[in-house]
Amino acid sequence: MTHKVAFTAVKTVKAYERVVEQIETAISKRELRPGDRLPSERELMLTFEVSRSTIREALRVLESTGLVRSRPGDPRGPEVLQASPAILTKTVNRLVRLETIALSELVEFRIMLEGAACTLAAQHRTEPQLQAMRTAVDAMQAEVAHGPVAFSRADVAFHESVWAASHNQLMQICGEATRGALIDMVIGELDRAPDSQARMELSLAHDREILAAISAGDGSTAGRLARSFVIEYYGDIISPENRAALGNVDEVPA
Amino acid sequence: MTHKVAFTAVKTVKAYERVVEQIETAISKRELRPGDRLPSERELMLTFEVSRSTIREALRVLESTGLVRSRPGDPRGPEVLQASPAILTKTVNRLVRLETIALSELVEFRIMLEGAACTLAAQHRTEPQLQAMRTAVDAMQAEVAHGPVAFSRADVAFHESVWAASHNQLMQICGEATRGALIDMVIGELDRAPDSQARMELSLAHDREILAAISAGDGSTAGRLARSFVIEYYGDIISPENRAALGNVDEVPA
DNA sequence: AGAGTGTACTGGTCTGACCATAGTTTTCAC
DNA sequence: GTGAAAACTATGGTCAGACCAGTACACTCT
Repeated sequence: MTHKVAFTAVKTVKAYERVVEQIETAISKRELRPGDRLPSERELMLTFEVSRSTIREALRVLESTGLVRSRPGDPRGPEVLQASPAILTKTVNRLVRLETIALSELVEFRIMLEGAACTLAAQHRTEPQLQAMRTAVDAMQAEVAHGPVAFSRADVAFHESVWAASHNQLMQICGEATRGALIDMVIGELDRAPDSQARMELSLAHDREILAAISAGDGSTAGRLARSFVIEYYGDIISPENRAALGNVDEVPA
Repeated sequence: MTHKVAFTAVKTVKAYERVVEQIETAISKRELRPGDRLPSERELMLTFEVSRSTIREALRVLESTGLVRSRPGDPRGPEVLQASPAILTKTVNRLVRLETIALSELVEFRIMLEGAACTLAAQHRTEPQLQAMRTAVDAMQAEVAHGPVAFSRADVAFHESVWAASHNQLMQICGEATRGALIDMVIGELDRAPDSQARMELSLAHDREILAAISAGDGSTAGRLARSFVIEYYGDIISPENRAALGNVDEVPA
């Protein structure tokens, strides 16, 4: 009857992988909590019965995942870290940069993201966050006089406050990643703009409109405005037909 | 005048980190492309002038980020991999499990993504892609008889064809990552559903509606439908107020 | 009690070795 | 000549043992 025995495929699991796995599950089971200390490498090699190289390789991958941090000389051992979305940002960034992604795609994605973020912000925003957005806009107003660079910095700050108000970390991460990638790809375009004064005024007016919609809790309008403004900003990059289609998504009545 | 010299903070950079950095930038600069082989560990330790342990630790972090893969015994050396969203999925998963990211956030993000993907698909879809979507829906129809598991597989296939029609790789990457994470989180829920027959019929009807909107080029409707269906599907997870707000985004006339 | 010194142990790195394995080459039989 | 089998070679995985610079903590000495 041996033919009825259900054998299962075997894959050789490397030693350091099993060490990683055990520590990882210990962390996700809350047996190890942020701030806790792992035993020293020399202790770990005894408990896992492997060599120190193996332990170190395991710690390196745990470290690159952001789960632990080793500091030389610390007698308390490696520290278990608080999980943070920061590691996601790096990954998304690399993916964006690595994938052969057309600039138009990036812009398109950014448009959708920006719209969604504003929509969510209009629904989730709290009073202090509204206040933060208002002061951010006021700061932009003040920076108009100091040139495009300072203004752009204030602009970014405003948008960040909007992203924060969306109360969605995934959205924020993607927003951050796409913004970084976009800046990298269109670097230097800012100063090139001849009518910087007019552009600043326009941006300011746009952001005021968005803020009003968010403040009113009108997610639909906020999203639509954001989309059309991003389209305007990066208009040269995407084709005219897309420009029309993406911008008017919400204007077509259901 | 030494006090005017601008010194800059020094942080000790570990050797393996610099190895990682160099290989990483080589990959992101396309000097190393997917499928290429890295030199063997013993060669690397000569070119970087470090010990093999250091090289190995560097390779472990590169491997954990999905950039390379080492296979024992392969004389061609470690392989440079194609960047893949799989690593993103794993990271998102862990963050959700560690409650750094709320499940509701993930669902919310998914809703926005799905809607955006359908909107884009309605605008960018080509005729062959429409055909692929139609056959995918037909396949779903056929799988209804074979139970929820087979049906769900067909369902996923349909949605993948929609994502593909969006012609936006970033959207696809994020979609894949979130889908993977969501599936992992709600695994087993499928069979639990008592009225699986009715649910399948409903899903099928929903997908038919979406397909119709995409086919008609109506991005607004396609997006709205997709959002409301995802909300329906994962309805238990998000709070009632969000359910209403997110679903009706496009129904509020501008 | 506080400031400075010691010290024990940490992580980072190196050397050198062994094993099983996978790709390649060579051999050998037909 | 050709195909399969055996031998070879370099690879990654793992181990043991060593050295160094640095940190936290205890222990001085005032």
